[in-house]
Amino acid sequence: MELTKNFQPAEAEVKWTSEWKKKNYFTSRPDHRPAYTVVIPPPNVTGVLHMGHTLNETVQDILVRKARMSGFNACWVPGSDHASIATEAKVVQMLEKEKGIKKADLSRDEFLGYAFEWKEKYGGIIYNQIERLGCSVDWNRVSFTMDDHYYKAVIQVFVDLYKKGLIYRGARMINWDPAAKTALSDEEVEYKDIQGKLYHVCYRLESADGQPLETAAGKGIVIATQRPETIMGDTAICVNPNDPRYTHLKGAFAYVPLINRRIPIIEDEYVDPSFGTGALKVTPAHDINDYNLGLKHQLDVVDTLNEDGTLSAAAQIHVGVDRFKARKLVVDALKENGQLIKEEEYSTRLGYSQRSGAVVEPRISTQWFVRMKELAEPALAAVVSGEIRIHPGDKFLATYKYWLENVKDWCISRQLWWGQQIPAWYAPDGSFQVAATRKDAMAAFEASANNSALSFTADMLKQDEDVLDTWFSSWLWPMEVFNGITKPGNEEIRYYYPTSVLVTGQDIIFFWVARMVMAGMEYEKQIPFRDVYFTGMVRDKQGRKMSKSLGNSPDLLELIDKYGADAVRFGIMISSPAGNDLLFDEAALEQGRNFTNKMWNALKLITMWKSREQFNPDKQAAGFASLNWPNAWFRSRLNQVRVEVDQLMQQFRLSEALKTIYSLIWDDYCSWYLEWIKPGQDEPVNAWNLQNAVSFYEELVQLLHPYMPFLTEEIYHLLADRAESDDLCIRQFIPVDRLQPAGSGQPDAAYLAQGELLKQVITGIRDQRNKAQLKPKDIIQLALTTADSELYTTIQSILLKQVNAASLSYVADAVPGTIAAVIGKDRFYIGSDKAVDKGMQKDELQKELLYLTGFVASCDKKLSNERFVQHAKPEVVEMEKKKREDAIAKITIINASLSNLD
RNA sequence: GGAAGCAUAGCUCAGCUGGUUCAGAGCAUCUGCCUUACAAGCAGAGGGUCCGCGGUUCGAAUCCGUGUGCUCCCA
Repeated sequence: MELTKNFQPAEAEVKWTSEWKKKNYFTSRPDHRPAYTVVIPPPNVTGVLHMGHTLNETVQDILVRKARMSGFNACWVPGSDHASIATEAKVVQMLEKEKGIKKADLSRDEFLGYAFEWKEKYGGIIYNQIERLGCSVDWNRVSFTMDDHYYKAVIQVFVDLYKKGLIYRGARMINWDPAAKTALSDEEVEYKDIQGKLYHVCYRLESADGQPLETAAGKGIVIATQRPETIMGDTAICVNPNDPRYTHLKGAFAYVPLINRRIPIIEDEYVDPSFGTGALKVTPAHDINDYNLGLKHQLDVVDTLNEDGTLSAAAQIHVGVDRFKARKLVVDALKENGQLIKEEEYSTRLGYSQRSGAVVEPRISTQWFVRMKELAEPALAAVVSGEIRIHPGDKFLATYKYWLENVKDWCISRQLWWGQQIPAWYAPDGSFQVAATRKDAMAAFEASANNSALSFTADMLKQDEDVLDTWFSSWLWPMEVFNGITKPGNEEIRYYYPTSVLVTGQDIIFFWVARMVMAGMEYEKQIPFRDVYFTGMVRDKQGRKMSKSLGNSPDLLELIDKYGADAVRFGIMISSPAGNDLLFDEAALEQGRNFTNKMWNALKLITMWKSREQFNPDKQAAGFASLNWPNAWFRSRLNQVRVEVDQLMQQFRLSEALKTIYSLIWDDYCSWYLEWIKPGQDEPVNAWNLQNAVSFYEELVQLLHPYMPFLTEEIYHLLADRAESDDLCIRQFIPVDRLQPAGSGQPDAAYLAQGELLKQVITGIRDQRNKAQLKPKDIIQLALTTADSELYTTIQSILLKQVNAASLSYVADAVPGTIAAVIGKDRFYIGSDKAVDKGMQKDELQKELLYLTGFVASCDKKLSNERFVQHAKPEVVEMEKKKREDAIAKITIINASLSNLD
């Protein structure tokens, strides 16, 4: 069979995706094996995978495939999140743009109809992307946070927590998103530093008995505010009682500009006299600090804003005008009547809605909350005790702890339609019951009515209009994907829970990770996952965040088309140290593609050898040890790397494990081993070597398979004819404690040391050849002075071939007219027909000599330092002596070579 | 304003309990090669005040303090 010039990723991807699917390799059912469970962090149902997802999914796939090949029953659950606000915003936008329909004109059911339609249409995109990337998820287990059973689970948990007193309803100051017209949790607000303005506004004063008052500053009292449009909501002016400028204002009143409403002057030490003018306007409806101050001093609350951010009737002026427009109008009016004293530049922080980007408005509103303190304690303990391990450790542990120790109640109601509707039912009189169904709610009303007849019937009950925060459903994810809430204790939840590892971005540590631990501890009495692996942010080459507006976020499918899925996976993993941000650079994908090509070519070479004449060496023959040496060496090297990679992967150092495998394949296997066993031009292929080369390659592609599944599966099948069920993705690793040693004559370590020597000698001689400007085709003669000629007997033939030497002779003294090379403790003399440039050689040797004498001097200095000899560990001192002796030996050799050159 | 993390080759990073696995890897660069698997390649090479300063120690990239610069979380 003729192999193509390069690896063709597209074909292999299509072929193996369908083959694996057909054979149900990724389908998992409980059985006798230990489970390795991973639940995917559900992406937004109508979203697309960005590079952050790509990194996450690749990491998960590597872990899952590795586990599947290591005796585990691997189960990776795919799914998506209904993403309440984000999806609803998109649907609203679509309806207005494409159909000219306003949400306000639709009934709840009509709107949900459109939303589900939208989900059906776009919900498949991410699944397709996950598949294209090669993720070995169990497609029979696709879960969605709005599935029927999932919906029920969320409602059930809400009712349960309410009954336990962990959910309550109340009026609180919350974060309001005027664009999405919904409440937000504290975590959904992002703060940005902006350049704003501070306006100094003068309020007219009046004493308790109605006389005009003045301050040192002039006619009235001057306050500084960033939000002049809220002055109509002022219900007091507050000064510090210890501020001498204002002591005479005790009991006095001020008039709100423009609307002339009289408000009291109050005193509180909360006010910082050094900030602004030392006087503060108090607007309890529109600032959290003012709200608290208002509670303390029992001030009125005047809410001057509507839910969409326009001014309300309570503002009296500019009613219906947007808050930012109103700000300008108010400023203009104040300027006109002289009450605006000055404006100054001021840098401050503003809260923005994570979803809509609108400036968040602090607002008092009746919402549902989860009491977090009680839930947080076990979640904190699980991590502090080490039951859950966070990777990388110290970096995120502190953040996690801090948040849980200072956790605030969680506002879970959202004024949206897309999501689980809050199961609270209101009677006409405004009283309510929390229950899963209308029927249950009615029963609850009846039970609480003390036998007296109710004045209303079940159909008169009105369900709460609001839905629950998306995260209130996601926090059940590791449980309810196995029906752990709706069918507690079922076979699957018992088998698959707790999951093995959670892989996610560090940005959702509060939103999701901590809350899943809380929910898991509450409902399964067990942690939801043993390890948490936090990936870093994916940024562009210049370190900027990937964003749509910058246009620096590449399209995943385009990248896969261009480089192949394996190369994309390689590229993103090779540059991805755990927990650190990753600077995404297409050059890394190119490196990945080059790697696939390299491996493809190794396959081609082996395939070619198969068709050549073969013979089997006599394993008893005298020369066999030498002939078999490369096989024994590579076996040792492979064993060594297997152990290393296993350790690295256990520590979640996936990037380093990949680097190690990459170098093993490219350098040790292709550049050294294959060259070492490569037959000469007209020589037949040695069947024993070929057999080894093939089985080594099988092991190599197996080792690499979790990272680059398509290429490796393809090569595995092209290396040999395989039985129907013999596929790489399920081939089991030989456990590292049961690896076969190289076994022919000497221990692995001896082969490895000999291999290092051989590499060093080859490289050293090639270097000298290069420096002497010998062409690759120029044949040389080698002479060698060594104390240990035995070491060279088995590797001699390889050495000759690798440096294009015709002969090797062992000599006691320098050979005149040759180039000398000192490698390790041995001296090589390179003879050739070409003239030797003595001058250059001399320079080289002299440079080396200079370095070595300096080195010996530093050793001497150390060794003559009594405190060193006394204090340092004996082995360190010994080492120092040995280093010195080695260097002196080398100096002797170099001196001999130098005199030889004269 | 508080907390945490980072600073090592041109770039991205490794470097565990201080000492030959201590100054490393990959990419990029330079030189020579179209050598029958591979130019998406082969063979070699060069490149660093381990951010500055101070301390502990026989010995510091590594430990401690401090300054500077960046990142990120919280208010």
